[in-house]
Amino acid sequence: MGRQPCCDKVGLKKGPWTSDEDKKLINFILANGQCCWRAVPKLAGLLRCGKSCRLRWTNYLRPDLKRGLLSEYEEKMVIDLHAQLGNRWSKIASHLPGRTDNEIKNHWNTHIKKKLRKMGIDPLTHKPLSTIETPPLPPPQQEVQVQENIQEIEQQAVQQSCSTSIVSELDQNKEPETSLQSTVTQEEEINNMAASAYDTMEQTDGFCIDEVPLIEPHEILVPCGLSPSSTSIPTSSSSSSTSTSSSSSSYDSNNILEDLLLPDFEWPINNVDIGLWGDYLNSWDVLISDVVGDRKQTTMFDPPLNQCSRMILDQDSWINGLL
DNA sequence: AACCCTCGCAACCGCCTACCG
DNA sequence: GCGGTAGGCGGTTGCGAGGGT
Repeated sequence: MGRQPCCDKVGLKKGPWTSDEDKKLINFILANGQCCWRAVPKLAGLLRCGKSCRLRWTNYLRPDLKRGLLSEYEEKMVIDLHAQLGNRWSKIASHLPGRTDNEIKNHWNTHIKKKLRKMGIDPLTHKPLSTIETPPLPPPQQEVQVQENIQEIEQQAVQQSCSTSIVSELDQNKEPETSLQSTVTQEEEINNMAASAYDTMEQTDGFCIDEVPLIEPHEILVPCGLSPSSTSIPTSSSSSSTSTSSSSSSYDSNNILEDLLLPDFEWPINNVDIGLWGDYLNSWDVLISDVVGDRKQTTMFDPPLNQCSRMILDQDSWINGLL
């Protein structure tokens, strides 16, 4: 019988996304939340398959993404987590706020693998490379070399002020023989360790103090309708039932697209001290203005300020990438 | 300046799993 | 319990940028 393709591929666009497509997708997600990816392209007016939309959103457009190279500490985290979890990139990514599984996977394949090999460590097993694969070194010397390399990485990680707990705990927890073993309990331990590590980070001046927190879709503060009560994105479970004004289910497709233009908002610039948000807000203004085109409208996000601070937009990826 | 090669990253593909009727 | 569907995940590919010759 075979599996049906995820979508009707006839007439669907493939390849790199254009900024116009990005805008459409962003507007749709911000207005409606993440729900039913299969329906997203149709409702958002995109000639893409739902899968492609989901990937584009999660890997590139999500506002909580960090861009740029992984820091040394993040690299060390990836190496340690990979030793524990293997190629389970999404699990690894879940411990690195603002990083996607795709990004980590790419970084692993292009950077870390090479780095480890160079240091005489097998990236697959995290053990010293066998003598067959490595240039001939006298056995004791080789061992010393690998140990030094490992110590070097760990030292680098330790230098990151907030990294010590997770690194040492992960190392202690490492299975001596097979690093790819991962039971549920082990994963739970890793989760706990990572959680405690990030707790620590928030309290220190270390690497993560100004990092972007992972936010859930419902935490993204979005003007999704005219009603003052609907200031946050509905979750996938609630998006079709709760809102009376912005629920996609209550519109035909033509109206939906009109309503995606995020009507009648005003930035709360005069009301609150937005601090560094000024730049972001200006960028948003550009973004939204561009979308509404000749309809001169402004857009209002009306969250409490403390909520505002949770939604940190990486301007480089989120704005510059689009415009 | 032109060509070639390498590298990095975004995107695609296909499989797996969870969920629902 | 079974089949179908959607979402998620990991592996792979293709293309553009940058560097070298």
